[in-house]
Order: sequence, then structure tokens, then C-alpha cells
Amino acid sequence: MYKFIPMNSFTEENYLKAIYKLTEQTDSEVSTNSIAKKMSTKAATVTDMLKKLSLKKSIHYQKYQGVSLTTSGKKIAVNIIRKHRLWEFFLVKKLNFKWDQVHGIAEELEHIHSNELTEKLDRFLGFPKFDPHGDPIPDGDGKFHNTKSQLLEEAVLNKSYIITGVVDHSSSFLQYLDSAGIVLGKEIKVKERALYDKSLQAQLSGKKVFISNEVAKNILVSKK
Amino acid sequence: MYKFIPMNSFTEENYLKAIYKLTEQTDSEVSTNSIAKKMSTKAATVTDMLKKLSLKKSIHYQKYQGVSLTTSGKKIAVNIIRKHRLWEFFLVKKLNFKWDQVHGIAEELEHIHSNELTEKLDRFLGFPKFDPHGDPIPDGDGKFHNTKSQLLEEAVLNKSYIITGVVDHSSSFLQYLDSAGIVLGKEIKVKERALYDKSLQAQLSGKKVFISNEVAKNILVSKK
DNA sequence: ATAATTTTTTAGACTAATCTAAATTTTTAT
DNA sequence: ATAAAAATTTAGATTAGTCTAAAAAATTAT
Repeated sequence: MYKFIPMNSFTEENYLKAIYKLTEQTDSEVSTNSIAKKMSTKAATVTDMLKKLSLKKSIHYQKYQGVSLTTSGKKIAVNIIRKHRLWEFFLVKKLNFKWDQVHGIAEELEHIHSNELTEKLDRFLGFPKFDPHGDPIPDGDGKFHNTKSQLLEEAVLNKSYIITGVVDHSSSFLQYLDSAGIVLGKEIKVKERALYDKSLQAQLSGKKVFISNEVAKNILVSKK
Repeated sequence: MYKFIPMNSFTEENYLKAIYKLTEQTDSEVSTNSIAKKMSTKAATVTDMLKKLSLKKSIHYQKYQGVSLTTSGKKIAVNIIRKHRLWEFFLVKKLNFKWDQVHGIAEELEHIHSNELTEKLDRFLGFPKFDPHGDPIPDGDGKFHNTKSQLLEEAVLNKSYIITGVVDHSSSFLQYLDSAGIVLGKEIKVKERALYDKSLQAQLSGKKVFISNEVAKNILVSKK
């Protein structure tokens, strides 16, 4: 039996992605205002879109009560994230882009609709589990390959960690990490933590490095 | 000095591409109706878009007099075609799509805006000169690597040709060619042409094949 | 508990892309 | 050359996504 599946517009997809990410962060219903901020738009605009997404059964929405994704809305959002991260991997590993250059391009590529394309791309890339920023790439069923990572800020002194990801994805932060030689996969050991500003002295591939708290708060590590 | 370059919408890009292709075919001003047919839309809709494209200086347009592309409009159109064909090449050669599966996906990918992406993709693919259907891929300056090809329909008897392209790009035609073993790059020699229906008996990699005129009209060959 | 503040929704308007129906211009045919 | 036919444009609507301003609901603070 043939069932018509209405295609979501780029805009709808971006709203679902935003709601997904906000839900992840706060782990509860998300507010109209928070969506408006994330989407760089106005609350009134968001309200209109929420009505539409609700009609399409992509979200649970009650006036004034915030929203959450339905199972099908979540599926759509995770698929967008899957595509985004696969394309980022492609751009960095195959086309030699720098990790700070790919976000905007992947924001466009993530809306290409062919599922067959996504699956073939995944295979071509060797079924990568993490994107160039260390974020997990969900598989075709929406499952994430989870690793328990923590902030470098909270690392235990003199214990070895592997740098596995970043919190801040801005170009300027990523470029700073490049200039400081802080690269995903490297081993790091915090030797000292200043009480005053929580800045760190650490050992990074043999060299001593200084890392401010502002930076340490945005680096993810996992136990070696 | 900073100059604001207004981004073209997908729709505008598609109109420019359609006008480019129609101009190529007829080699003269193109009509509102022909654009409407190509875009599967109504003449009234086309008129509105022509006014808009004219304001943006992408086309030359005088009411009732047909349109042609300006230099800048042509540049935009050729760039879309460049991206379309590079992506088709990528899909077939890297992701293992069949040549009859890639058109629709490339129609989406051709609108990804990053020039750096196009150039890096081109390099990654080894600067291909032809797409999987044998159509030339313009270079970054919009120059086409031209080869003088002709229709198989008009091939001289007992002369060797190389199959270089197709006129009809439909899946059904491409699938038919696959099933008949007619593949780009192969050598073909027409042994007989029936006067009644212009069908051909030809030699294709050692085997004898029958090719109807309907098919021969849609195959491009070049002298060996 | 009620007043002040904040958040959210509604109302009304705008732009881009589309449509149908009617009007106009061009082309074709007698 | 003029009438008929075809092509094109205009006029007036529609939908998606957006906005501002005003109204309504929820939250916070006294």
C-alpha cells in the first residue's frame, strides 16, 4: 500500500533539529523563546511553526506549555544530524577542508533528501563513528555510539586522558585549538590547576601547555 | 571595497539553468512558454520570474520579445551545470550509484553554494572532463572541453566510432542501454541500416547488436 | 494574593513563488 | 489587411515563512 509521505521543508527540518538539540541540553520541554534564540528568529514566528509541526505530528505542543519531539519528529531530527556529521567527515577527510570550515557547508548538505545517498556515503566513508569535532554519528537506525566523555576542566590531576571532542564549535575556537596544537586523539595529562582562575598546566604529546579555564570548559576528554 | 552579492534562490538558479539549456538547443531568444514547459509551471509564473531576473540583471528581457542570458546570468547557469555534473561524477564513480539514479540527487546537490567546495570536489575527483552521461563538465572559468560528437543515427557504415554520450537522460533510456550492453567508451561500427525504419545492425565489442532508430537518435558517438 | 514582569500567542502585514482567469499583444491565416 | 488563434502579460488569490505590535497567559516578586 502506497502512503504519501509529505516532504519537510529545510525550515521545518531546521526547527526539528533545533528542538532536538535544545531537548538534549535541557532534557525537558523546550520553550518558544529558546527556539527563537537558537533559530535567530522571533517568538511569533516560532509559534506559527510549532502549530504546523504539531499538525504534522512531529512535535507535542500545547499552547504556553513548551514542546517536545514525537517519535517521528525525533527520527527526522536525528537523520538530519546523521547527514550533517557524515558530510562533515567527508569534507574534512576526503576533500581536505579544515575542521573549522565545514559547519556552514554541512548545514546545506544535511538537507539533501536521498536516503540511498546517505547510506552509500556512510559506506564510502567506512562507517565513521565520530565526526571531525568528535561528535558521534548516529547509525541508520538513529542509534548513537556513545562514549562517556567529560570536560577537560574537570580532569583529575596527573591522570591520562584522550582529547575526544569540543563543546564550542565556532571557527575561532577551533582555530585557537589548532594554533595551540590541541588535536582530537592526542593524549593529555593535567599537571597543575591554578586555584585563582582554574587555568591548567598540562602535558600534551611531550610538551608543556597552558590552558585557560575558558578553553578547558570547551574541550571533551575521555579516560585513557 | 565590499560589494554585496545577493544570493540566488534555488528557484532562480533553476530558471537560469533552464534558460541556458533552451538557448543552447535553439540558439536564439527563448520564449516564456518554452520556459514554462521546461520548468513544469505556468506561463504567468514565468513572466513574474523573468521580471525578477531582469531586475537582477541575469537576463535581457523585453515584454513579449523573449529572453536571453546576460554574461552574469550565463556565468551562474554554467556554474550550476558544473556542480551538477561534478556531483553526478562523484555519485557514480565514488559512491557506486548507477548512471540512471543520479540525476535527481544532483539536482539537489547543484544548489550547494560554496565555491571552495566545488573546487575541492573537482580536485578530489581528478578534474574530470565528462560526467557519467558523457556531458562535458565546464571548468572553473566556465569553459567547456568540447568534442565534436554526432548522433549514432548519422554514423557512416563500416566506420568505427566511440560511444561518448546520450541525448535522452531518462532512467528508462539509460536502463535500456545497460540491458543492451551499450556503454560509454565502447567502440561501435554500424554494418547495416534498414531503409524502412532506419534501424541499425552494428558491431559492439565483437557482438552483433540491433539498434532501433529511436535509440540511435539518442546516442552520441565520435570518430575513433 | 495580587501586582509587575516575562513569555507566549494572536492579529495583521509583507515577500517569494505559485495559481487561474481575464486582458493584451503578437503571429498566423485567409 | 484584417480576423482568428496563439502567446504573453496583468490582475487578483494562495501558501510558506517571516515580521511588528498588541493581547493574553504564566511566572515572579512583593
